[in-house]
Amino acid sequence: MKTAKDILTGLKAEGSKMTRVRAAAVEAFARHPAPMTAQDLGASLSRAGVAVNKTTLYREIAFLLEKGVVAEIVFGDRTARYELKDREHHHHVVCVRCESVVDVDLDEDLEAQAKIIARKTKFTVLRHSLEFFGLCASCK
Amino acid sequence: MKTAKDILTGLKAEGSKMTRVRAAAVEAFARHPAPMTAQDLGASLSRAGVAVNKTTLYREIAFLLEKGVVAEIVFGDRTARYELKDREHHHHVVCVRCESVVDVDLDEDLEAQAKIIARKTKFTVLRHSLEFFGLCASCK
DNA sequence: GTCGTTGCAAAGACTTTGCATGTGA
DNA sequence: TCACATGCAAAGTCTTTGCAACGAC
Repeated sequence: MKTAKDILTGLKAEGSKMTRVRAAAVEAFARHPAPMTAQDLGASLSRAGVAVNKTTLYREIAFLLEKGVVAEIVFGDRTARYELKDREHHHHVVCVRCESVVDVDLDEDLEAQAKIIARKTKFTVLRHSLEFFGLCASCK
Repeated sequence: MKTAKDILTGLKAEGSKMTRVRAAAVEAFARHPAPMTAQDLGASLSRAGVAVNKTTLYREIAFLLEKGVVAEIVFGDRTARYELKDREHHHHVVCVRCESVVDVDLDEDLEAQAKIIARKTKFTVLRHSLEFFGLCASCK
């Protein structure tokens, strides 16, 4: 797991400017274990005492996406969520009640599935998206 | 595969009114193999010579969703898509270029995964969403 | 000083709501 | 008839764009 500092150092090394919003956004992502919506990020920044205009927020997210710092994921609610991309590819288990998110790994199996699908459908499978929805231990 | 007529008969039996838009919408879904966005449905109705206001379109989709006639699915583009719900639960392989969609089944395996996940995370897994994205045979 | 960043206002896309009118059974 | 369906206008939400001011380096 990269720290916020690592990521910021990397960005700086690449020639990106280091700003108030950028630093705070990366720190918020590093601090937060679950994927965040743009709103979540805004709230997180507010709590951290960093006031950010909505436009800037969206632009910063776009920047971090483009730089590969964060990845976008979409659950069934059609809201974009973002999380640090430093981890291995993984999947999510989402509580439909409290929205808590737990990460799970099951890549070996899915890669096998992807191959089978590629053969059956003649598609070149580039990526997949898999999320499980249910109730977490404390919500049942 | 239920026909449009079957579905309409079922709705009527339930006491739902049969209208111009309703019949045309169900027929459009039955005719169209891939999941459709609200826009797609509107275009399909237009082509069929049925002019429908946008509001009505959204309301009809909501109605069919509530009646369980169609299911909503969300791909990575965060647009809601709808398809007839008469089939077994299945997954999609989506061409990232031409947007063609092919259905695939791999439930046995995923049910097993869901059980493993339930054990590991203590979640009660209610449903899952899995889509593969890639290039179809003619787009590569 | 330069170029990217920020904020504000405005525009845009998609979806929903209120209300008056039309229509199926 | 009567409840539901429809259309239009308006509002709501989320996101993007244009433009001028600001800030990092």
